[in-house]
Amino acid sequence: MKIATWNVNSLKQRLPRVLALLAQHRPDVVCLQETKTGADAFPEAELAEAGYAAVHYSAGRWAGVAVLAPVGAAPVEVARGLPGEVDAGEARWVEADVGDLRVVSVYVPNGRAVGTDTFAAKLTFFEAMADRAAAILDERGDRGVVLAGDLNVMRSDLDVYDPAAFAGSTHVTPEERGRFERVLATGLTDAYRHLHPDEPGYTWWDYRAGHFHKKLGLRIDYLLVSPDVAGRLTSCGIDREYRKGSKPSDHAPLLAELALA
DNA sequence: ATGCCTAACAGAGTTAGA
Repeated sequence: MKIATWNVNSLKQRLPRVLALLAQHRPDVVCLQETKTGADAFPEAELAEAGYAAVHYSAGRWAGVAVLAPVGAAPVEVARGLPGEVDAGEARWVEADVGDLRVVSVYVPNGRAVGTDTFAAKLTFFEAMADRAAAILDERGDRGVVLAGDLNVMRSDLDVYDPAAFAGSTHVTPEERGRFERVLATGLTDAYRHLHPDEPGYTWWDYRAGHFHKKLGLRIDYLLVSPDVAGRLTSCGIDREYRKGSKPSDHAPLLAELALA
């Protein structure tokens, strides 16, 4: 089975590219972030025409997360909002069941600048995420869990095109990285890094100054998987084609394939 | 060429992204 996660930076603007992804990869699960759509404007009909059903948490112009799956195995909403986050109304967390899999689509706050209130809220979000991940894994036992999305943190300097330039800025601080490691320590595996220990695996490139073609990227999007799912991973990679061409997102989709359980 | 930022809201310029 195939699982994808993609920060689309507006589902409205990205709908043609999303439909292309669905047609090309026919994923069994898709986690979307930054849909930036109001609940009433979510393109359910267009997705249904492509054979996909959605569970989404939409809050208007910012953030917004969704889980898509084929209509024959439609996602079932479990929860929206992350217990303990500073503002659960921002639409950064949604949980759904897809078949035997528990799926979370998450968009961690950017944090803007170290020392700000939004940075503190980002740290709180990571702490709440670790608590919730631990609870889900405990509840689920051997049944699979996938926590996917834009985590807005570079796990190590391998994930940064110019670590020296990022020294002291958000996304690389010990506070953020330490909290991310605590999320992983609940029992989740960083799927891309697990299969590709030495490749950067960038998922985001600044729109400005031709960063994409200069290969100046960051790895901020992740597929985190429970132990049973980690054991079934057969591939994990970034489809860079979706960062090219007409009206791309600034993120490329991250995809993984699993052997059947 | 993979290419020099994009999107929402508004109706210009601000806010946000990372």
